[in-house]
Order: sequence, then structure tokens, then C-alpha cells
Amino acid sequence: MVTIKDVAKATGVAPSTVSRVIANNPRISIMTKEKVRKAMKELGYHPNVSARNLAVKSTKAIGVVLPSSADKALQNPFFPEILRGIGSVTHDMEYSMTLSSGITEEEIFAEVQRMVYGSYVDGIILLYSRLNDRVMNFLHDKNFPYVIVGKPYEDIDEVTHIDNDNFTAGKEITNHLIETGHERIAFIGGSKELFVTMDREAGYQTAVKEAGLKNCEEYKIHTEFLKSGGREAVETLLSLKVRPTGLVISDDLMSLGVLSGLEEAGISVPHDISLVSFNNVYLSEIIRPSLTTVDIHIHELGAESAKALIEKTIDKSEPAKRITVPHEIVFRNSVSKRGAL
Amino acid sequence: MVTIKDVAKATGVAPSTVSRVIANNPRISIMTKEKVRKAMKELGYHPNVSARNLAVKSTKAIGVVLPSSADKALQNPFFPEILRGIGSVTHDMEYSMTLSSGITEEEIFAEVQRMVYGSYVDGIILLYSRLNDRVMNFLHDKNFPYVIVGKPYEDIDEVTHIDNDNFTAGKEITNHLIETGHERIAFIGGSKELFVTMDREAGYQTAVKEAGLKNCEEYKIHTEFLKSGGREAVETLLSLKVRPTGLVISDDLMSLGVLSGLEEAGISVPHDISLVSFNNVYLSEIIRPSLTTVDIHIHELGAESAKALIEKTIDKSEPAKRITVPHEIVFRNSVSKRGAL
DNA sequence: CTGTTAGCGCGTTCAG
DNA sequence: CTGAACGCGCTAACAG
Repeated sequence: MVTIKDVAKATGVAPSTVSRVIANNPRISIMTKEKVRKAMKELGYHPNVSARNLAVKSTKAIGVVLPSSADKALQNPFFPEILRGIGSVTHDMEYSMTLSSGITEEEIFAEVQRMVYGSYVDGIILLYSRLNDRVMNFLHDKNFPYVIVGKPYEDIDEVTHIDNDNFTAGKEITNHLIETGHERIAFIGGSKELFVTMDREAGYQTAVKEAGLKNCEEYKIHTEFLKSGGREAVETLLSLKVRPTGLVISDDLMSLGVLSGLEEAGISVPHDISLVSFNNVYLSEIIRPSLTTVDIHIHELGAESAKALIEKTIDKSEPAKRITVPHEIVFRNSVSKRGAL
Repeated sequence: MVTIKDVAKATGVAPSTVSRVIANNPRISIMTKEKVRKAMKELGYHPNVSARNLAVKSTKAIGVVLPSSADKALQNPFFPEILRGIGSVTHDMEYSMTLSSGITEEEIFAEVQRMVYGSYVDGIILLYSRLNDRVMNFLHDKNFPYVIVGKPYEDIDEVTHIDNDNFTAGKEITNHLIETGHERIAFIGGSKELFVTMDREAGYQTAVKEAGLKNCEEYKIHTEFLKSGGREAVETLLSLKVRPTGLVISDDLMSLGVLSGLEEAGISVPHDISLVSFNNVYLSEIIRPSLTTVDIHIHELGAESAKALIEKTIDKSEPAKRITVPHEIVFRNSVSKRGAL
């Protein structure tokens, strides 16, 4: 391994000078800089992070914590995409990114502790949000820089978070259904305990009310994220006396399940029933019918979170803020005028 | 920050003793160990990685390099799953995992250089394999520990790699189609330049030949991974005079596209045409019809690669080896007896 | 069984 | 503008 000393020796200067050249310290003569840089190239010098981190007490690394994968949610293409978003800015800023690998909550917590106490990273991005989450509380107590993607359950204006305006998104997409003539619209969402679900549902609710449509409790279904989730929801819905003609589904992946269930039941989308959802994951374009869905700009969600976090690691006093990334409806083929069932 | 010295002072021993306690050195008396451990707890001591890494010249971290996401392949649920596999062992062994974040080939290469030269990681897992890849060549030249998931294009028995037996898998799944009475079977795969495609196709080919079925060049289609890929393939296939009744598709995600194309064309699966594919990604269970597919044990692929790599980082002289993770066919509803079109 | 000493590679005073 | 010296926190001989 070629160190700063080797370069110094080769150039006939002191190690500290080389260090200054690396930092591009303006007080070093152009000439020596050139000379030193040349030597670095020739010797193949590369600074050692560990040494650097130790000296400056910072790592230029951020930790990304995925949800406990007990939630199979990880299967959602949402995650690779958000990682890419994060990666795009960590790359630009020459940061590195460390992924949590714990499965259980317990494991994740232990890991975050290591990251923080062991100075593995300068800050942490939480890719989930739960009520009374140990990890978040820990980070908060330690006053360790972190941001969360989504909406925190507590201290909402004390923690910077990056989120969509899910309420408005829910309202807008529901309105789309209403405008195309639907009057009986159901909502299918994931766990009621997730803010995403709650917000989108509230938007749906509001749209329904404002349009003067009847609010029907039976039209609100909460189910598992994956697998049979969609099918169950369909069964429930079909067992109703008055069936809905439009469906607002809180996640593209869920739509897939619903679509399958519907198909099994011999109901055609969008002919018999219309359907809209959220996220605009690549799937929504591939499947038949392609999905009318709200694009929540996942990549941007990731990028913005990384930016915000890095700012925070650089200036700890950076005030908490909320960053709302815009959404936009992508119109495709899962909706048709005034369906009837 | 509480350091080893603080603990030493509080316990009345030397820093080195504390260090030994951390390493659980057997030459330290039980009593001092207890005493020191107690102090560590009370003071909230946690070792600093950077310092440790600097001293021992190792990081207990591994880098994971994703394919240049120019290939939209990243959207494949394959990746989150393999990351989880890797994570499960890095977690157990208390390693951390750093993700590459570059987009272009160039960026990735630069990043890998940093990782290696800067001593960011002890080893690297390559999640792709290309002919004449700069990254791989670099790692090879530097004799830096790395493993690749998939099959390397060159020096195949000099680089340890973790792969499925894609040839056999291809053969077996094709045989399944043959056994259920199909005689005209087509293959739809991704880029011919990927070994996965080649191997699976070769297996298909062999099965077809061994069954004495006619080998038909028109039945082999190569297309883009995502999006329109599936649909294109369908068009080509349907334009044929004699249409196949069975399809072997090299990736579940692709199957989705094909399925959509087929549906658009009013062809029903598995009634009119049967279809099998590879990977057993969660999707294959959700969609209708659910897919008969070969489960390649993605999680294990990840876990094994991490294990192999860590071994290698510990003992550089560990010989290169090939690890084959078993596959297994999962029977579902995309195949029916002797289809005709 | 434990303390002392000397680095690991780099950044940063403080002199000059 | 540059060098010498010290310290970051930890480990690893070498003593004892």
C-alpha cells in the first residue's frame, strides 16, 4: 500500500504538504502541487479512508435502513428504485452507502446502534416509519442525523422527512374516477397503520364526499400487501349487494393481486370495473390492462432524502423540514367511462 | 465519544487490556474481563471502526456491485432478494455491506477503484457478468478478493462464482412441457450475450432434440428484458405459420410481458398456449395464471456468494471454486396438457 | 496475566 | 509557502 509518506519521499516534500495537496489547500504553490500530483499518479497513491475517517471524525458514508423484511414489502420494486435514487446523489457527492441487513426488528436495531456508535456512517435514511419505533427513537435521542422517507408518526416537525402529498394524490386520482362517471368507488389499501394508506384513503374519502357521493364503509378494505391480499379484497367486494364500479388501490403491486382476483371471477377491467392505483412501478406498464396510476417519483424521493441527509450531516443544526416530492397521474388503460357491474 | 482509554482509566487497567477484553483474549483473567465489561456498559463504550480498521488493515465490509443500471434490469425483483440473501450472512458474521451507486459503467469502475484502493471493503460481489468487463479485469489484476453471481466469461475456473445449473434447469422445465404433450415449443430469452440466456436456451434445445422434436430456428426469440419486449416476442410468434403451443421464457418478468401480449391477442394461457419460466419471483404467484416456473433460490444465491467471498477475504489463497445452487420446479397454473393453437 | 511502546495513515496545529 | 510533531482510537509486539 502506497501512503502519503511514500509520495512525500518521492517528491522530496513533507507528508503534511502532500496532505495539503490532497485537500487542495490554496497555500501550496502550484508548482509543488503539480509535482506532488504527478508523483501520486505514478505511484498509484489513493488515500486510505479509515485513516482519513479517524483523523477527521467523519465517514462520508450514509446508512440506509430497510424495513424489517418480516414485512415482505421488500419485494416491492419500490425499494430498488429508491436505492437508485439515493445512490445517484451519494455517488455525485462521493459518499458511500451502507445497507442494513437485519431481518427482525431486533437485529435492525442492533445494527443501527453499531452504525451509530461505531462511527460507521455520518447519517441514516430510514425507509419506513412506524409508530413508536425503537430505531427512530434511538436516533432522535442521540441527536444523530437521520431523515425518513414517508411520514413520521410523532414529533412530525422535529424530524426531516421526504414524502409525497399522498392526501392530494388520493383525492386527485379518485376525482379522475369520478370525472369519468363512476359513482360507487371503493378503496383497497394496506395496513391501516401505515401513513401512506391513511393519507391516500383520506384523499379518496374527501373526493368522494366533495362529489356528493354516498360514503359507504363497506367500500373501504384493508388487506395484506401481497399474495392473497388482492384476492381477498376482491371476494369481499364481490359479496356486496351493490358492487362498486371503480377501485382506488393504494399500491400497484396490490393492483396486480386484485386484477388476478377479478379475472378469476370473470370480471373484466376496465370494461366491467375500473381501477387506479399508486406508485407507477414498471409493472403498471407491462401488465394488461396497463394501469392508470399516480407516479410518485420514487427516484426523486430517494435522491431528495439523500440530499437532505447529507446537508444535515454537514450542518447538524440544519432545521428539520418536510420535503414534498410532486406526483403526477399517468393515464393508461385501466379506467373506462361509467362502468357498471 | 468514549474510547478505550476512558474504559481503561475507569477500570484502572491499561488500554491494551481493554483491547484484549474486546477481542476476548483468553489470557485475561475472568475477573478483569468482568470488571472491564461492566465499565464498558456503564460508560456506553463502543469500538470505533475506523480506528480498528486502520490498525488491523481490514474492514469487515464487503462491496456489492449492481449492474450498470443502464440495463433497466435493476427493476427485477431479483435484486432486492439477492441483497437480502447477502445481507443475511453479512449480518450473521457482523460484516457490513456497501452498495455501488454508479449508473454508467464508467462510474461503477471509478467507484470500485475507490473501494479497493481506499480500503473501503475487504472484498466485492459482482452481481453481473459481462464479456471483457473492466471491473472484473481490474479486480483480477489486483488480486483483490471477489466473487461473481452468475457465470464469468473468461478464466472461468480462476474466479469463484455462484450460479445455478441453468442448462439442466432449462432442460427440465422444457421436458415438463414435453411430458404434458407439447410438441411445438418456443424459447423466449433476453440478450443472447448473457450466459443465463445461453445456458437456459441450450437446455431447452437439448430437451427438444432428445425428445425427437423438430428444431425450429424460428422458435427462438431474443428480445429486450422489459416493457415491450414481451409483446414484440408475441407478435413474432403469432406471425408464424405453425404456432408453438408451449413457451419457455427465460425470466418471470418477461413472462408478464408475454402474458399481456397474449391476452391482447385474445389468446388464453394455459388453455390455448402453455408457458413456463424462470426465477420464481413473488410475481409468479400473484398473477393469473400463476406461473409454473423454476425456483432458482435467489436468496441462497446471495447468501452463498457472501459466504464464499468472506472466506476468500479471510484466506486469500482459498482456491477459486464454482458453487451451484440447486433449483426446483414450482408447478402452478400456466401449463395445460397438449395445447393447440 | 498485564502494562508499555510503537505504529496504522492521515489531518492539523504551530513554527518558521 | 512548507516542515515537524502530535493525535485520532485501536491493535500488536515485547516485556515483565
